[in-house]
This record gives sequence, structure tokens and C-alpha cells, in this order.
Amino acid sequence: MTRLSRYLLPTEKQAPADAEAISHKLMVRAGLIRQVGSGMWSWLPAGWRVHRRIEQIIRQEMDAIGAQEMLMPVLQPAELWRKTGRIAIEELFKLTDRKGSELVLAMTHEEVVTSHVAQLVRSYRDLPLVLYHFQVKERDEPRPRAGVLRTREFIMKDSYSFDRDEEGLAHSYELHICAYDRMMERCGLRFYRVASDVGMMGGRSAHEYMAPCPAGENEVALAGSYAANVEVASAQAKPANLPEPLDAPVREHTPGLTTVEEVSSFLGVPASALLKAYPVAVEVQQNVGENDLGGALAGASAGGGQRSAGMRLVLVLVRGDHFVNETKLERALHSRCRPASAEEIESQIGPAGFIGPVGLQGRVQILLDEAVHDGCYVTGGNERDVHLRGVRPGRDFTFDRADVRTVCEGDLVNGIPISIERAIEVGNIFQLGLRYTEPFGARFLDEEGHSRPIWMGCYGIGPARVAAAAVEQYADERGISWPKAISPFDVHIVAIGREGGPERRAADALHEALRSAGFVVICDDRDIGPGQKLADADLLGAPLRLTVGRRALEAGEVEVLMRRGGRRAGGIAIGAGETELADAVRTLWATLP
RNA sequence: CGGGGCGUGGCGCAGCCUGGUAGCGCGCAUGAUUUGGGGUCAUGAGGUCCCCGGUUCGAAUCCGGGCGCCCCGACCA
Repeated sequence: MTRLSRYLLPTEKQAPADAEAISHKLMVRAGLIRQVGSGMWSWLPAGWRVHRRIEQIIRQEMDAIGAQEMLMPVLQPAELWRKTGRIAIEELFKLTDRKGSELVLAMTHEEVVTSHVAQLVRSYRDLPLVLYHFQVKERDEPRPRAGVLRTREFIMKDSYSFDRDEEGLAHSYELHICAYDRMMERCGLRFYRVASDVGMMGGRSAHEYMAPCPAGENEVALAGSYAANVEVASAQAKPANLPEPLDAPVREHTPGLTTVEEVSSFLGVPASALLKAYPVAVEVQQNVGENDLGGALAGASAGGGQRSAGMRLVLVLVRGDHFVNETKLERALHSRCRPASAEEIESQIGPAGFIGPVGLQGRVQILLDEAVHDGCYVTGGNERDVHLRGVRPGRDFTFDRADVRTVCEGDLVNGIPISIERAIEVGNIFQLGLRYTEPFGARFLDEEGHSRPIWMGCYGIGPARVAAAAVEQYADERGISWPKAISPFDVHIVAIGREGGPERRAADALHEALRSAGFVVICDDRDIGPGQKLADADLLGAPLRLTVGRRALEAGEVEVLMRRGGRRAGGIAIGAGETELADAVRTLWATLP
């Protein structure tokens, strides 16, 4: 029996002063988590129950697709990470032991699992293989935030698939999509599966599982069946409103006017008729073919720097009402890039705030966004206090083209306008391809005895984020409202009245009946006022609340409240036998979200 | 990495400017009262005022250094 009088559930009336996000406030207030340091959190008993229930759902769905659970260490030799080049990642914790050996704290486990597979898998008969574990991940986050949403240490389920060929990988990927869809549904989350950037993992195709909520750090673009992270989303732009074309560019004096807003209002043209010039410094690759290895990982200035051969400038042009998307830009350039420094701009292009594409031929590559259609635009004049009107791409400057802008709300995909929502990334799946198996020499012998590389995928999901997302999505002004599958308790019994009184005896009987029927029950038997108990029950958010007070005893019925929406259900007869009680609750339970 | 803010009992805060016995609300303990929405009363416990150094007769308060934590930004030229 779980009695609140004996349970560590430190609820608080006031949220921590520094909390912003709803989930942060409520999870602390409800006594689920406590902070240890920046980005470091303990899970208190009730919070840990939530975490474990989510884990269990994930575990069941992984097992259901034939994945095998194992466990790999967090502390790892740095050598493994040198092999893949990921030693250069800044978020990777590095340390040395007393002998001076270099170690890392793993942020994911591709290196270890792949090194195992490279050793242990020999034959096509050993494939396909899916391995997973729940393990702590360590990340030196530049900025931990929002309680358990972005932490430096967290538990993640990560699985790794190993296949004979690309088709096998695609199949493993599909299996994971099914498993992940089911996990999300079973956890009761509203979610989107969106196309995403491959990011630091390197590799090929990728999707993210996004739970929409205001505290989310990501934005997703949605249009009908289209769903993509804004970092990679593409869409058809709303048409620009262009002025009459001119035969040649005309100089305009624009003293001190450097922003799109200033220039467009001064010249009386809409922002969409301007070309915004965004100079970036791009890493020059010596050997593009080899790039898949280091790829997006080797930071511009990071140590190792195997193939950086200096920087060159590229002038990116997007419409004045659009924004450059650096993720898409790096993809288009097949290289890391960063905004150019003030010195680089001044020395190679022109005065900051007045730069443009005209007159740069041969000196700086010009990359024109696809949403810039033929017509005459206003651009910087590469001269202080001067802009040019009537600049026409192709006539007045030459360019390369790419889709490098961030989509806007209302842009079209297949004729359907995009909406943009904030969301928490709770899971992600990647087709890694040979990104990790090659460096570790993970190969197998096929039916003909030929050695072939193993095709790999990886798949992560964070139970803590699932929990936080559920809190965000369903909380109301009274507190948390858990989906029934992941609530710390199924039923919260509020026992009003004095200890030893008839209400308490009735509550105990109810507790025992439901417990033996398989429900996880918490009973508030504390010697405090009824208001406090009811408020704590609201805060903790179990889906079903049963109140046993004098009112109930007189009516001969226990009062039932469904937390979501605060709906009252018909009472349950107190005098009924255990079986009848359990059946009544079971019937109600089936109707809960 | 840039900007801003904060560190005083478990939580939320005041006191600091203008140096002089460390306070308030909630919580906690004990007792009484109350028992369907955080009720009431009484008594009580609990603090290295983040740390180190300096100034001073005297530092939570002033000065210097450090540590910790939070928020915003880190594309809009």
C-alpha cells in the first residue's frame, strides 16, 4: 500500500523563482524532480515512477520489433571517438584518468556498439541485428534549461540497427517508425513525425518525433501530410511584390540606413523587393569525396582540423522578407560555414549594412535563394550610404542558386499553406548508412563470400522529455494531468476525516480492493486539511481521483473525479464487494485518455 | 560565446543604497481546535546571510577576487 503519509512527495505551493516552463514549474511543485546543479536533476520517487513507466512502454515496443536489450558503459576510451572524428565535438565531455589515459563520457553509443559489431558480426547470417539500451548520456550543453527538458545528463533509449544492405536498413528504419509511433500513442502524446537534419550524427535520412507545446525549442512546419523541422523545411514562397523593372541599376543615397525595414520604408518598396545580403565564411574542402567521414562534425576551428584548408567568403542573397537558414545553407554548400566577420566583410566585400552582389564578380561567390524570382530588386551598393535600385539577377550579377531560406507561415506545400508550431524533440531516428561502420571496419561475408560493409541506423528517445512534454501538453491551472499510461499512480484516493474514522476505514478498503485488482494506487492518509489534499491531488495529476469523505459515506458512494477536464463520474457504491468495485473502476479506466 | 539578473532557514522574499543584536509569508515541530478546496490559535525549532580576502571598533550591507544558479541572445548586416 502506498500511503502519502509515508511517501516522499515534497509538493510546493510556490514554483521555484527561476522556473519558466510549465513542465519545469509543475514537476518541481508536484515533487517529481529536484535540481542538483545546472542541467543536473534527481528524480524523486513519484517522478521516477513516471520515468520507469515510459521506459517500460519503450522497452515493450522495442522488444516487439525484435530488438535486443543490452548495456554499454558511459565512460569510454577517447580512442573510439578519434576513429570517427567525433572527438572534436564540443559537447563531448573529455577527461583523463590518474594514469593520464584519455577518456570521454559518451553522449551516444554509436562508437562502442559499432566496435562490438565489427568484432562480433562475421556472416550475413548474423544480420539483421537490432541492439538497444537505456543508458545515461552526458553532454556539455552550452545552455541547460527548462528543468528536465535540456539537461547535461539524461537517460536515453538508443537502439542501433545493422543490416546487410541499404534495403535492409530501410526496413529496419520502417520497423522503428512503427515502434516509435506506437510508443508516442501509448504514452498519450500529441506528436508529429517530421523530416529533420542529419546534424552531428552524420548520415542519410532522418526523422524527429516532435511533441508540440509552447516550451519546445524546435519549430516544425506543417501543411497537410507534410511535416518537417523548420531547419530543413522547403516550401513555395508567397510572391514578392516587385516594383517596375529598370533598364539598369540606379544609385540611391541611403544615409545610415542598414536594415531591411529602414531601407524599404525609406525607398517606399516592400521588404520582399529587397535582396538581403548575408555573407558567410565557408570552410574550403580539400577532398570532398572523403568528406562523409568528418562531415558536419569537424568544427571550423576545432582541433584535429584534418581537412580544413582555410576559408572563403560566399554572399548569400535572400528576399528582404526572408531569412537565411544556416542548416539548409550548409547542406547546399556541402560544408560548415559561419557568418563572416566584420573584418572579412569590410576587406572583401564592402561597408557592413550596404553590401550587395553587384561588382563582386570573380571575387566572391554569390548564392541566390530559389525564392528570388526574376525581377528588379533593391540591394546594397557596396559603398557607404548607397543602395542600388533596379538590380536584376543575371543581368547585373551572376550567381549560383540554392534553396537556403527558412520557410514562413503561409508558404505553400502542394498548394497547402504552412503553419509553424513550437515542439519538443522527444525522439529521433537516423539512417546512418556507413558513417560509423566504415571507420570501425564493421563488415560481413555475404552468401558468395564477399566482404561487405554493414548498413547502420540509430534511434533515440528520451523518457524525461516524453514526461515533460506530457506535462506541457495536458497541464491546466490546477496542475498536471497525466495520460493514464504514464501517470505515477493510476488512482489517487483522498481520504478525508480523522485518522481511525469511518472515512479512513472505507478508504483503506477501497485502496486494497483496487490494489489487488492491479491498479497502482496512492492514498492520501495525511493528517492535514481536505483542501490541501485535494489541491495536491490536482497538482500530482493522477487520471482518476476517488474522494472518501463524510459526504460519500452518507451517500453510500465514493465520489469519482476524472482529472482531465475535471469531469465527475457517477459514484461507486461503497458497500459493493471488491470485485464490483474493481470492475466499476476498470470500466471508468477504459474511457480515460 | 555576448547581454542581463540573482545568491539571506526547506520554498518564496524583505533588509544592502545610508555598516550597529537577521526579519516576513509559507512550510516544519508540539498542543488545542477544525475536517469537502491550502481554516484558526498558542508555543517552538531552524540561518557558515555562496566562498575567500580587504576596509572598519564593527560587514548580510562597502571594496576586490572567485564560485554557483537563472533568463535572453548567439541568422535579420
